[in-house]
Amino acid sequence: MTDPLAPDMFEELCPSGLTPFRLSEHKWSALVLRCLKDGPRRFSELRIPLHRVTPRVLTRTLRSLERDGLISRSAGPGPTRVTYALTGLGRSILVPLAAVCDWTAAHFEDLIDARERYEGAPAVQARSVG
Amino acid sequence: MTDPLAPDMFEELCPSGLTPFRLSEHKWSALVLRCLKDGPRRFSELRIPLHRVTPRVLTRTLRSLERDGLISRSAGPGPTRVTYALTGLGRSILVPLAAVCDWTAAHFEDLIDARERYEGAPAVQARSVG
DNA sequence: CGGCATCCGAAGCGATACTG
DNA sequence: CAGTATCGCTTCGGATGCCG
Repeated sequence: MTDPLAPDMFEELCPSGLTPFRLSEHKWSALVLRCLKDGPRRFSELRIPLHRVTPRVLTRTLRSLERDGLISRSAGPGPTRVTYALTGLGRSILVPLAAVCDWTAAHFEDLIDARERYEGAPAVQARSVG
Repeated sequence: MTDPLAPDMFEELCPSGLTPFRLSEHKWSALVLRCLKDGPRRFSELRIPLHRVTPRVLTRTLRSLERDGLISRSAGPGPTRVTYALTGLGRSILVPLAAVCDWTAAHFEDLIDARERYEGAPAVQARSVG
């Protein structure tokens, strides 16, 4: 029907052994990045839009983003002066991220409809048309 | 420093209670979608670029994509005639997906460098600059 | 305020083995 | 060929509690 799959199909998405593409391992990473688009934010401030996510989860998400160079952590004097901000790299990912978000918004109804249709569909074993 | 975070920041990425944005729950979803861009593929054919992923994992990935209306499953007569193909919805997501893939390719070195720098950096407790 | 320690349950990945 | 069944392992997410 079509040409065989190219052997480099894997490298295309997972260059040099990077984890296969998922945008992120962490549930909240994309949202955190978007929350930082207007400037630095504090730890407790970031918890709000994340539905009061527990500190443990937010900490691990932030460490992961920091490890990949997408955000930076700044701790000033005093206990209330820790802020997180986008790096240049982190800012650059907002563009493709927005493309995916726009897609989700545009096709949201389609996704919901597909799920509802799938729930009411016959099971896998009975789906053969042969 | 900046305006308070908008309360609808969550809805922006996770409309109506959808799982917080991760592009997919499944590790291989994005790669499967791209493997189907040139036409329908068979089950065993899809396993190749996924590093010989086990059938169980591939099955769940395909069911998930089918549930969301991104791919369709066709079973013809005979045991070797099951194919998977992109739906119109699935084809439409290739565009924003490509944007993210291009970003990864363009900033791959930055990501690797950041991780290496992070590994050699002092631990969290010692990173205060105050 | 900005975390960390501990515990728990759920989910995903992967290997092995088996089936129509 | 295209899956399913079972298992073990790891990771994530969330709750609770404590600390400087």
